[in-house]
Amino acid sequence: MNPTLLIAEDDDALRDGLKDLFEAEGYDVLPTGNGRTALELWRQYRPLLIVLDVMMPELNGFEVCQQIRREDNQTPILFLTAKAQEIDQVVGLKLGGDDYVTKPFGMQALLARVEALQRRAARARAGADADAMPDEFSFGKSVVSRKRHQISRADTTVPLTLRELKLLEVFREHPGEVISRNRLLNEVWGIDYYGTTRTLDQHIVQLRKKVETDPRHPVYLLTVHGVGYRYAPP
Amino acid sequence: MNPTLLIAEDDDALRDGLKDLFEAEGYDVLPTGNGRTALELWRQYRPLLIVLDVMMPELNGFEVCQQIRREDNQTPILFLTAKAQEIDQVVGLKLGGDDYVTKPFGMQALLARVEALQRRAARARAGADADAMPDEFSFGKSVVSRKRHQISRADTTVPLTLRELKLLEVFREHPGEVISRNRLLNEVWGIDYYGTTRTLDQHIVQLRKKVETDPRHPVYLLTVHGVGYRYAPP
DNA sequence: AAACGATTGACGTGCCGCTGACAACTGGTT
DNA sequence: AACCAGTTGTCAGCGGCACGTCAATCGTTT
Repeated sequence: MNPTLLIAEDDDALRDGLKDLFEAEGYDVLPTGNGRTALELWRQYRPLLIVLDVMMPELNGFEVCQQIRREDNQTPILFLTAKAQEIDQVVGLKLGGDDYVTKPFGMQALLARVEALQRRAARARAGADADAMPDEFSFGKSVVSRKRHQISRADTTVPLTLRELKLLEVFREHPGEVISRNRLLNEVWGIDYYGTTRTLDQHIVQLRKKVETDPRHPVYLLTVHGVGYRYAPP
Repeated sequence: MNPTLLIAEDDDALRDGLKDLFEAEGYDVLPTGNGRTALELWRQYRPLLIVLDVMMPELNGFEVCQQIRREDNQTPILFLTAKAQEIDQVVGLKLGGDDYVTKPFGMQALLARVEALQRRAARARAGADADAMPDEFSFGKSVVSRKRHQISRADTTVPLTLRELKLLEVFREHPGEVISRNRLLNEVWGIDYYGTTRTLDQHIVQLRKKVETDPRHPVYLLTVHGVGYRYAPP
C-alpha cells in the first residue's frame, strides 16, 4: 500500500495539481477543499502526512490542526501559507514536526519538504517504538538522563543544556559515524539557522568538558578534520 | 514542466540577458539581484540548478551557497566570478558538484557549463538510487567505511582523510583498470587544478601505508610507469 | 539585577595537503 | 652494459585553514 497523504486546499486548480503531482510520486491522495471534511477524512484514514492550506471555508488550517493535535501529535502537518502574517502564526505554534511553505511555491520545493517531514517522522517513530524511549542512555563512560537534563560519570553529576542534550542525542543515534557540521546544525538548530560555525565548536567544547576524562585529548567525541565529528562508543 | 533555474546576479542588464537566454533554451527562470531573495526563492521553488553571482547585496554568493548546502548538497551551483581572488575562494570551497565561470564570459560557454553540471547531477542522482550506496566496501585486504572515514585491516583501524577516501573511491570504481594521473587529478581534485604531480604521488604514498602490508612493495596500488596507477583487487 | 544559556569575536594551535629537493627507478638508446 | 632522460618514491618543511579555547556580549528568565 502506498503512503497516504491528506491534501486540504480550497483552490480547485491547485488542489488538482497537487493531487496529480503526488500521485505521480506514488502517494495515495485524499483531496478536499474544506476544513470540516479534512477532519473527517483524517479520522477515517489516518494519513501519514497532512498538507493544510491555512485559508479554508468552514474550518481554517489552524483550527483543523488544533483538532488533530488533540488526538494525535505525531503526524506531520505541512501548512500552505500566503501572507507573512500567517507565517508568523505557524511559526508561533511551535508544534514539533511541522513545517510550512509559502505561496507561491514550486512543485519541487513542496516535494522536498514533504519528503523531509516524512523522514523526520519516520525517525521519530522508529526511535519511539524501538526502545519505548527510556529516560536514560549511556554515552562514553557516562549516563545521560533526558528528563533530568543531566549527565553522570563516576561520582559526579553535571547539568546539560538543551543544545548539549540534543547534540548528544544525535551522536547517540549514529555511533561511530562521522556527522558533518552541516548535518549537526540542521538536526540541532533547525533548517533555517544563520549562525556561525564557531557556535557548534563551542558546544562541542562544553560537551567534551562533561563527557571526556581529559577534554584536551578526547576519546569519545572525535573531530574529523574538514568534515565534522564522530562519536566513538567505548 | 520545464527545468527551473535560479539566477542571482545584481547587474540588471546581465540578469535580464541571462534570463532571456535560458528561457529561449526552454528553462523556467527565477531571476533575482539579491542574496536574501535568492535563498527565499530557492526555498520556495527548489530549482534544479543555481547560478550565483559572488558579489551581491545583503548576502553574497558564498553565504547563499553555505545556507543552501546546509539543507541540500545535491543541487549544483554555478558561480559567476569577476576577480581572481574570488576564484580561489570558489575552488577553496571544495564543494562537490559545483563549478564557476569568470566574467566576462560568453553565453555559449555558460550554457555549456550549465548543461554539463546538469548531466553530472543527473548521473549522481541515478547512481545514488541504483545501488543504495552501502557504507562499506573492501579494498585489498582492508575494509573501508565511508561513514566513519576509516579503513580497517586485520586488527588495526586507521582514519582516512578526505583526499584519501576520494582516491580509494576512484580506484574501487575501476578495479584492474589503469587510471591516468590526469584523470585522478580531475576526479579527486576537480577539473582545473594547478598543483604539481608530486601532490598525487604523496597521497599515493600515504595510501599505501594504510593499505599495503609492505608499502615498499605494493600489491594492490600498483604504479604504471608513464601513465598512472592501477588497483589490483585481491 | 542576577543568573544562565547561547552566540560571537579574537587569537592560538594543530593538521592536512602541498611543494621542493633529491634519491631511486624505469624504459629506451647507444 | 652503460648511459640518459624522464618519471616516480621519499623526506622534510611550510602555509593555510579548520578547529580549540577564552572571554565578552546578548537575550531570556527569575
